[in-house]
Amino acid sequence: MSAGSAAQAVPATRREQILAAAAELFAAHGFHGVGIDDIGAAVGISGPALYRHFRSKDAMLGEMLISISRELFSEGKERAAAAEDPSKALAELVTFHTNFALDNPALITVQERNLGNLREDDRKQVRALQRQYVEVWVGAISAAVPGITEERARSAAHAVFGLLNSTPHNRYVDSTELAELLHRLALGALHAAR
Amino acid sequence: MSAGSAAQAVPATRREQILAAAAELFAAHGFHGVGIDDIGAAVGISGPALYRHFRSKDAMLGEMLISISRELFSEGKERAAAAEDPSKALAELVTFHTNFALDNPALITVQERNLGNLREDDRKQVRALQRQYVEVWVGAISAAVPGITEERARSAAHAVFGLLNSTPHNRYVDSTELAELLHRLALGALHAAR
DNA sequence: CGATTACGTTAGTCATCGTTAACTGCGATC
DNA sequence: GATCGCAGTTAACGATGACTAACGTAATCG
Repeated sequence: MSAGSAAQAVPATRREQILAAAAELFAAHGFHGVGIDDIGAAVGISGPALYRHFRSKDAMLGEMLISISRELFSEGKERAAAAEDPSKALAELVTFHTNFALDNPALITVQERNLGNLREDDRKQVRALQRQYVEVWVGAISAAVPGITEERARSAAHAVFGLLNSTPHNRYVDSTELAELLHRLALGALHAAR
Repeated sequence: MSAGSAAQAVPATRREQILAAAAELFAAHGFHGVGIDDIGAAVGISGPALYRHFRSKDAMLGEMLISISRELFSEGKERAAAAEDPSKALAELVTFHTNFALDNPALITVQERNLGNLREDDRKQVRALQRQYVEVWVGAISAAVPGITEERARSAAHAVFGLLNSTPHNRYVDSTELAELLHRLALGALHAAR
C-alpha cells in the first residue's frame, strides 16, 4: 500500500541506514538533543565512525532535509501534472502527501521541527524546494477551488500540510483507515476554503 | 478580537517575562539549542540570575507547557459546555483554539515540538491535560457529526489541531482573514469526516 | 537603625559534545 | 603477494553548557 521507500528491513547503503536512524532520533529528541554517539550506537558502530560517511552532524541533517524536500517537490509536481482534471490533481496531491507522511513519519517530523537547526546554505536550499512544492499545491487549489485568491490558497496549503503532517501523532485507527480519513478531511477543508 | 493574554508590552511578573522570552527562543532553536545565557540576555539579565526564579532549565519548560495545557483544557471545556447546541459548541472550540494559536504562536510551537524534552513527571502531567482537552473535542465532534465513531473523532481532532497549529508558519494573509479562513477549513474538514 | 530578603553580579566546576588523531584489520587490485 | 583504501576502533582536545559559590546592593521590616 502506497509506493514509498520507507522502513525496509535491509537498508540499501550504510549512509541511508545512518540517515534513517538519525531521523528517528532527531524526531524524538530534537537535533541538539541527540549526540553523535547515540546515532552511532543506533546503527551498531560507535561515535566517530560516522565521520567516514558524513562531514559533520550538520551535514546529516542537511542531507536528509534536502532529499525529502526534493522528493516531495519533484514527485508532487509530476503527479499533479499527470492528472486529467484539476479536481483529480488536487486529490492526487492529497493522496501522495498522505502516503508519504504515513510512510516516513520521522522524516516528516524532522522537516517540520528542525528547519531552524540547518546551516544557512542548506536552509536556503530546503526553503526554496518547499516553496516550489507549495506552489504546486497553490496551482492545484486555485484550479480546483473557483474564486479563491492566491494568498488564501497558499495559506490553505500550509494548513493542510499541518493537518496531514499530524499523522505521526495520530495512531488511533489503523493506517488504511487513517489514510482515508485524512483524505476526506483535507479535501473537505479545501472545499470549504471558498 | 480574541481574549488571549498574549504579548503585553509590560509583562506582569519577572517570571512571566522570562517564560515568554524562553518560549520564543525554544520555538526558534529547540530546547537544547538554547543556552541559559541566551534566555538571560533576552530579558536583560545575565545567565545564572535565572536561578533566582526557576529551579532549573527543565523547570522553565515544564512550567510553560503545564500552564498552556491547563489553560487550553479548562477554557475549552468551559466554552464547549456553555454553547447552546452541539454544532455551536464545535464552532466555539474552533474559534477558541484558533485565537489561542494566533495569540500565542511561540507557546503553541513549543508545545508541539518539545514535549519530548520534558522531565518524566512533567510530561505525564502535560499528557494528561492534553488527553482531557482532546476528549472535550471528541465529545463535541461526536455530538455534532452524526454517525462518527469515537476513534475517528479522536483522529480528526488531532488532525484539526495540526491544521490550526500551523498558524505560526502561516503569515500570508492578515490575522483577521487567517482566523476566518482557518475556521472555515477546520469546520469543513470536520464536516467531511462523516 | 540594623538585619533580612530579593535580585543581581562574576568566577569557577564538572560533565558532555562535536571533532580530530593515530592506529588497525580486511577485502580488492595490480 | 604486497599494496592500497575503506570502515572501523579508542584516546584526546577544545568549546560549551548547566549549575553552584561567593559576593554585592538596595529596599523592607521589626
